[in-house]
Amino acid sequence: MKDILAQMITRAALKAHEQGILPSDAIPQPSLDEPKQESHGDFSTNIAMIMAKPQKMAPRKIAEAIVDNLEDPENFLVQTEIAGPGFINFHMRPSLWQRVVKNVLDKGPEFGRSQIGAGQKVQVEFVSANPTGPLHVGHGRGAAVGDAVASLLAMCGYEVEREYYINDSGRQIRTLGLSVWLRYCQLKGREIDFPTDCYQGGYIRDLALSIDSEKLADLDSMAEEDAVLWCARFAANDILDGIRQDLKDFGVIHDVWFSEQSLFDDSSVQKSLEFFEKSGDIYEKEGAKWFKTEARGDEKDRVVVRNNGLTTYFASDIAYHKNKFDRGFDRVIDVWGADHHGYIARMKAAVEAVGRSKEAFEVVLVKLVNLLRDGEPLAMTTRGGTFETLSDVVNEVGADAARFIFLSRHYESPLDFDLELAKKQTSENPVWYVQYVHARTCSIVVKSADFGVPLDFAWDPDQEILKEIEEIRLMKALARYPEIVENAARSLEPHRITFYLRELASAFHSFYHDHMVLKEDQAPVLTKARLDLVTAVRQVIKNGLDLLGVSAPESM
RNA sequence: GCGCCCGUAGCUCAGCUGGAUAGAGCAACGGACUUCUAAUCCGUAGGCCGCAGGUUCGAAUCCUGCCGGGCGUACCA
Repeated sequence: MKDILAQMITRAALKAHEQGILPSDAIPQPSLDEPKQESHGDFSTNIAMIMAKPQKMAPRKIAEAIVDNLEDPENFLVQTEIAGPGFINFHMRPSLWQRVVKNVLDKGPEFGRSQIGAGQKVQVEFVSANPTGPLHVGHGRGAAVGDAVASLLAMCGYEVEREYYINDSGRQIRTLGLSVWLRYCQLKGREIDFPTDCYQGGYIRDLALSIDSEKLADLDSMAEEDAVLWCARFAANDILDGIRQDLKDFGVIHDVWFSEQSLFDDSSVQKSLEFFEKSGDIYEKEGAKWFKTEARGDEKDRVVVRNNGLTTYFASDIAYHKNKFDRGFDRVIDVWGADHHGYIARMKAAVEAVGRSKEAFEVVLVKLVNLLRDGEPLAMTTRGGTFETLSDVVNEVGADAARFIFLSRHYESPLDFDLELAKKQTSENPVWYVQYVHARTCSIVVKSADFGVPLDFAWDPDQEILKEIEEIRLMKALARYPEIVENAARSLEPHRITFYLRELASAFHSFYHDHMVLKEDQAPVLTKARLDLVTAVRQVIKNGLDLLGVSAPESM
């Protein structure tokens, strides 16, 4: 509808120019807003104000020229007015909104799909927690955000792949093995001071215990170093299995699990180091090898090979991101915890060195989650081993509530997650509010099957049938959905869907409260039109919740 | 010190990349069930958009400088 209006405005402006009213032929693309105030019409444009300078005319004069030349053969407009400093407000024929109902029903799950991605390949890498311990709530937020961002992009015509990067190489894995090994030795009765730089969580002891009780390996007869390595592999696999299970329970599925170790095994890291040494991006200083990131916008150059010969994390990350682009992705999006934000500049520099633009690589930084219970903060230190795991939270409040709450804020603002509130089945808990709409609409649709009056006929959307203000507001909300999805995808901000769903839900509840759908003593055509409206609402709520990875229950 | 993020109603946050009288949820107060689910709805109240300048027809939004908070700043992972 906006497109049609924009065309009408452009045509009117050109006509005014031909008549000599507007001196310049520079007509910008009109942008149409939906005014906050309903009295300002359904749409408004600021084009007259924008044109004031190039046209050297007063905005209101320009607006007049445009309005006078508007052609509206199909009677889309019931009223057009010039307001304020030069806004043009358009009041649409109310029945026009009815078209959206048909449109939603025709498209079904596809309503909201667009092609702005034009088939570009994009990879979203998220969670990627080290397999040294179970996922905690912060990872959960990252999982919800990454998954929703991926879904949004897929809905907008991108070819999307979800990936998990497994940090299964290097020192922290060895530390993991050592931690398990030492706990194992303790279980065997040896007196050992457990080092503070080892993993303290209770799951380490559980792992050691299971090795012993299930006789998984004869560690006692191994050389200590072999035993540690064995423990490392065993523990990492076991923990990774747990992570996979946690994600599955949370409804998140990655297409690819990419191993860091594999980059060493196939010498990708080595090759990329050699490549950049040749290209001059890597140089030696003080016995270490440095990557020239400062010249590409970082604060300073970064070490990739330490003077002890070991590569840094950054070295494998360079190889990894080179690998991503080699796989043909046009865009690469990493979802990181906010504590890694110091890493962005060097990574962008590396991507540029690989020969891609910095814009092809984006980082979504997810801020931390403060876990609360009845308003009181819960301590989440790994050291004490008392942190709340994702699975604890999911078991307590359910995956739906957790995901919805994780997506209820911009990901860059810290999130307070109150476990008690998430469990409440009241209006304080937004996920219920939205899901309830779906349940209510389903209930109406089910009941309509037994309704006394036959409803299997079509109604003419050009006749004004749905004219109550609550109906119009509801239809306008439906019509907004595709653009919301598009903007959310463009800005990688799934919380916009969450906010939208609350608005749509609110519009529905108001409608529901004031108007019966299945009512005996009302014109069947109105009943049918309302039933279609309700069915369309159900569809859009479902589509939106799908994007967020939240279920849409048929009854509650 | 330097870099990034943030400062909007009592609380938690939106604000569509510059628009009209700044919004929503919760909390508070007052109403609404003979109705397809009251897990709902309607109304009231609540504001120097951190402060001060600048850019322009127009600023919560863009720029600069302060004030206040969070995070980062390893030859760690």
